Amino acid sequence: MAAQRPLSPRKRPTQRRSQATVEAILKAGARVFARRGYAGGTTNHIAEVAGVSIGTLYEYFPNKGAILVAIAQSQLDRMIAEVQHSIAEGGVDEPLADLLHRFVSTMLEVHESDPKLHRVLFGEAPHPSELHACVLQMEETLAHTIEARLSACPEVAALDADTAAHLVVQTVEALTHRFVHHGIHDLARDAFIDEVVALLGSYLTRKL
Amino acid sequence: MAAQRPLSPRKRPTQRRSQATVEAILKAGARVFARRGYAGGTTNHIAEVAGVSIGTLYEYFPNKGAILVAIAQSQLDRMIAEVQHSIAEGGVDEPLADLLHRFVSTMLEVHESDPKLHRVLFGEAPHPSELHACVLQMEETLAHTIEARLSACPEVAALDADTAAHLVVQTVEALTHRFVHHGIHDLARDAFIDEVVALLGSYLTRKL
Amino acid sequence: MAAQRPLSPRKRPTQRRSQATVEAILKAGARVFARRGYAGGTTNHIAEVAGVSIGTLYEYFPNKGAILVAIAQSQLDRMIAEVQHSIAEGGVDEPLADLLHRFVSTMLEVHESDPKLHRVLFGEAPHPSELHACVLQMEETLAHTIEARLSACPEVAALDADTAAHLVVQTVEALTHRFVHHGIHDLARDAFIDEVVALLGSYLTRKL
Amino acid sequence: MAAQRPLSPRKRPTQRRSQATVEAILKAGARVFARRGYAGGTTNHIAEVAGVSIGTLYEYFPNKGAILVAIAQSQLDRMIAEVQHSIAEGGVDEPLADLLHRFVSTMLEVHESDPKLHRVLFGEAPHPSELHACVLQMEETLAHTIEARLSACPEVAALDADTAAHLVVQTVEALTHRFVHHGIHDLARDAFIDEVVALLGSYLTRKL
DNA sequence: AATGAATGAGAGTTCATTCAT
DNA sequence: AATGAATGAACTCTCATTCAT
Repeated sequence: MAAQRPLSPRKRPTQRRSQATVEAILKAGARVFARRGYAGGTTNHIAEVAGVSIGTLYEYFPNKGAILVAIAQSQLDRMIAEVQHSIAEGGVDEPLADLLHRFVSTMLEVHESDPKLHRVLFGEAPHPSELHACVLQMEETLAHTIEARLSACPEVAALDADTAAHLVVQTVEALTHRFVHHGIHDLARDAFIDEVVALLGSYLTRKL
Repeated sequence: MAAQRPLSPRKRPTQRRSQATVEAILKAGARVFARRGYAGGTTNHIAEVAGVSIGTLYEYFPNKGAILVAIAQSQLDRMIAEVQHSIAEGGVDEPLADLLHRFVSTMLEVHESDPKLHRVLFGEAPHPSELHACVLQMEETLAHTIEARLSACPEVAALDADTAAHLVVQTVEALTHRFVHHGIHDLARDAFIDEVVALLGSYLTRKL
Repeated sequence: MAAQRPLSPRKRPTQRRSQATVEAILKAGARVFARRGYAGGTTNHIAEVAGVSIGTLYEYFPNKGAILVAIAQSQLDRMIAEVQHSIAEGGVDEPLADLLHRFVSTMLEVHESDPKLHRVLFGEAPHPSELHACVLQMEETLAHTIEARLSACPEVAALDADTAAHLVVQTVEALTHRFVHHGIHDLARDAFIDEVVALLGSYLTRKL
Repeated sequence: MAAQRPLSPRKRPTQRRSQATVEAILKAGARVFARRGYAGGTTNHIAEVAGVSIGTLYEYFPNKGAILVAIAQSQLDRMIAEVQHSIAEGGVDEPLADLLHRFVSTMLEVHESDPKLHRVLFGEAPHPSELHACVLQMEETLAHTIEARLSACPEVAALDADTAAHLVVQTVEALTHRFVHHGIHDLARDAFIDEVVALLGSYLTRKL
């Protein structure tokens, strides 16, 4: 195990060339980790794929974990952005089912965009604890977004909107992850979405 | 990365002594993996904790992965047994909520019994594909059990009982796992169970 | 910089084969360090010279520093033994000059036995702090030995025998080291010994 | 190990700015080497502390060793200057003990001025051979100075003044170095000086 | 005169696995 | 049935140095 070091990038790449280098490394890292897993993906391999010397890689990232964290962070940012964008799309008086459908679909799309990488980033362990914190924070952000939207929905009758929102996010996160990686029963993609929408819809609109 | 090899134990430990040796190794493996993760747990360390030489360990297990699989298998077997036992407990005319409550509680207990080990076995990757298959099969078994019980429940109105059962199992699996490892919102244990029961209950009894 | 680890050997080599292996490693280490210095001598090189795989080397020594310390320890032990033996040789009523002569000669011989190695062990830095402690302790031991002998010498008139003994040891240590490594003036070996004997003799027998 | 290259500075810094740059590098080098040793002090770190880019550093020094040598040279020059100044202070008919006392004190002061740096410069190895030569030459210079002064001293009765002077210098060098770095016995500073003075005084004034 | 991004050989170390005993 | 000494490929990471700008 390497000594604990800050996992934030070492240098701020100020020059144009450095910018490109950093991006090449991250892109290469994503590919290498996706293909071979975190433990199996070596820094030398990443450097090679990035077309950069190993020394250069370590110029910008203090260690292997920092590369992973940087990749994960950008994935999470993208995830949040897409979900927020997707949720904002519908009108205010849109039926709950449509809203949920869009939410689940978007989450599914995000997971599908690079399943292997996703599995490594969020399914593997052990990981730098930074990564874990990022994920938790993402879920928190998503829960807030969802809660705000649900509270504007007349159909929804939750005693504790906060808790409900968190449960919804966790459930969607977990089920889409599983669906993408090993399927659920023999459910087709659309059927899966419908089923999850039914699960969440009946929960959120249940008689108390 | 080791070459692919059969992951089943090498010898059938027919004799008493061998039995004990194998068990010692599995127990040691569980402890070591729980404490240090899969990658961090070395076979030499396992052998040492088991009070056995490294040579003996390889006499019974062809490689590191096989130890993990064996440990996982026994955990999964226990899981299935406990759930089946727990589900069988209630009477036939028992309310759905009570049944679900018992199911969720049992799953939670199983996850709580050794969270660290559980995380390594079912949260970490990469793992021998055998392990993955075992987990899928366990979920299948659980789904069957649940389905059988639900079909006897008058409240339940599912179009596709099979799919519903799978979704229920997946959801409970995923949510209890998450709850044990990093909590969900700030939900207390009991509140968590109630919430999951509500989620599943409203889904299973929804008006179609 | 490697993380701090115990520098004592890892395994007690109980079997005959291991004994030989450890000795081969120490011998190879002595040669390699002597030839290339501590920093320049690599563990891989030592293993190669020892005719042993790098893994085997690390089976017995937790890191490079431990090899150095082990080599140094044995050198120091030899040093102490030779000096004690040499000092014990003379009769009780032996003239001081003869005693000193033997002491200086012996120290010189020890330093001459493998000057390059000696320089690395006791002239280089930075070194594991263990090594420093060993050297200090050796000097302490030598000082005690010398003091005991000097106190039996009627010619010696020291106010503080303890201090005098330490100064004598330090001086001989330092001057022989320097003489061996870059000579002092153009002094021939014998002349050097005589001069040091004169230095110490006049000091120990001075009128107070 | 770097290829052997000339260790003298690359450019003559004729301009003011260059002067300042060189001095900044030397000062930074002194600090960095003192703090982290020679091997542990990196050229990048030195450049950073000097507030200069690594490229600029290599504009003035062909390699790491050259920086060390330059630092050492200036220390040695200072050493010689201080000793010469100190020796010249006393009157011609001053007692030998006073002269020696001043000499030892001055050497001690010089060693004490920056012990860490001193240890790195003159205690560590391996070093560029240039450095070794510088040290030898310094000792030669010091020996000449001492010899000249001693030959004017009626108390001194050395057969070979040259040799005696060298031995004196070597002894003082070695003992003050040791005293500063790990003490000698439990001798206080003053007591140490007195003892060394006694050692040298009795040697220089001994009956032949 | 100065920069700093890039280099890459090579360092120390680990650990799953083998096989002679 | 059991041992444990030995293996060595492969890992992460460092740092003196270069050279295009």
